[in-house]
Amino acid sequence: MKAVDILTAHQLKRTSCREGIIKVVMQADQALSEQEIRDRLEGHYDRTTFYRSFKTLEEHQIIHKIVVDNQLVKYALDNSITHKLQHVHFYCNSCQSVKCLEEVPVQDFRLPEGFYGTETEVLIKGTCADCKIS
Amino acid sequence: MKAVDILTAHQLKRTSCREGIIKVVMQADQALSEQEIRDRLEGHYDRTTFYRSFKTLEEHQIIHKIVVDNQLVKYALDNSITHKLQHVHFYCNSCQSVKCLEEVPVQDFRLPEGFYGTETEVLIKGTCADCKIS
DNA sequence: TTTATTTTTGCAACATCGTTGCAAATACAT
DNA sequence: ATGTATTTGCAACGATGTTGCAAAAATAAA
Repeated sequence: MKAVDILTAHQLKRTSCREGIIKVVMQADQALSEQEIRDRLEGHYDRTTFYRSFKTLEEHQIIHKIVVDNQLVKYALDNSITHKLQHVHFYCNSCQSVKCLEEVPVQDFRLPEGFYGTETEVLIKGTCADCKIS
Repeated sequence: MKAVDILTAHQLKRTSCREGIIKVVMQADQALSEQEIRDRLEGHYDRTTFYRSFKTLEEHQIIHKIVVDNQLVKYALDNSITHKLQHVHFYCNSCQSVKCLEEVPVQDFRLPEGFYGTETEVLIKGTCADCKIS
């Protein structure tokens, strides 16, 4: 699926900033920070435009945000685009990368009486395969 | 266990700010925001002092921080104090409360080859028992 | 293709969260 | 009581994200 098609499917105007962000995020094999996305883009965009684009893309569930320790913010393509299930996020303490572990499903937690969960976020921290000492 | 004892056990100086924060967090049945903690405290403290106190108490694993959507920050007593296992955090979309579900253990996720996890954070969003329509 | 309408962009200003340097105040060991 | 190390409060700063508004761009209509 092409970036433009995703935009039109969501009835969003085709702007180079939005299109660029989607392209970059689609190509990445891991979640990217605002700066990393900016570096991979062609043109230059104002910070405001960036944030607004992210917000719009998030609202339309085209990308999703992953936050580590309330500080590091990364973005990745959303499940609804990749057709994957709810998954686990992995943060590597060594290389600071964030990866979506699509193959690791999130269990159904049995909650106490009266609690009803609709969404579950799982972030595992440790050492990723690339940083493993072999 | 008293707040003062916790401080001395960690070889931390007994300051009214630290002692107050611990007392407040111990009494709470749910995680509290910076503002909520401030409101429950006797004296007034500078924002800087607050952040430094939180940081110190976190570093010594006396309290832990829970972050929802990279925006809402709440604090709760740490497991090492309550002698409880790693647990699930629950955010209520209705009353915006954050509760530590001590009775819900975090499963061991089976990670892909090469990944080693050391810490797992689970945040479930939904409706809490207090907001349940009964 | 040109025109009209709606949405998006860039800029400036602002709000919030959290940190740092430093002098004054406090804790606590002697 | 006194001295030393730590902590506090203040001011300034940095990073992240938002808002209002005029100019620019995208799309629909003529």
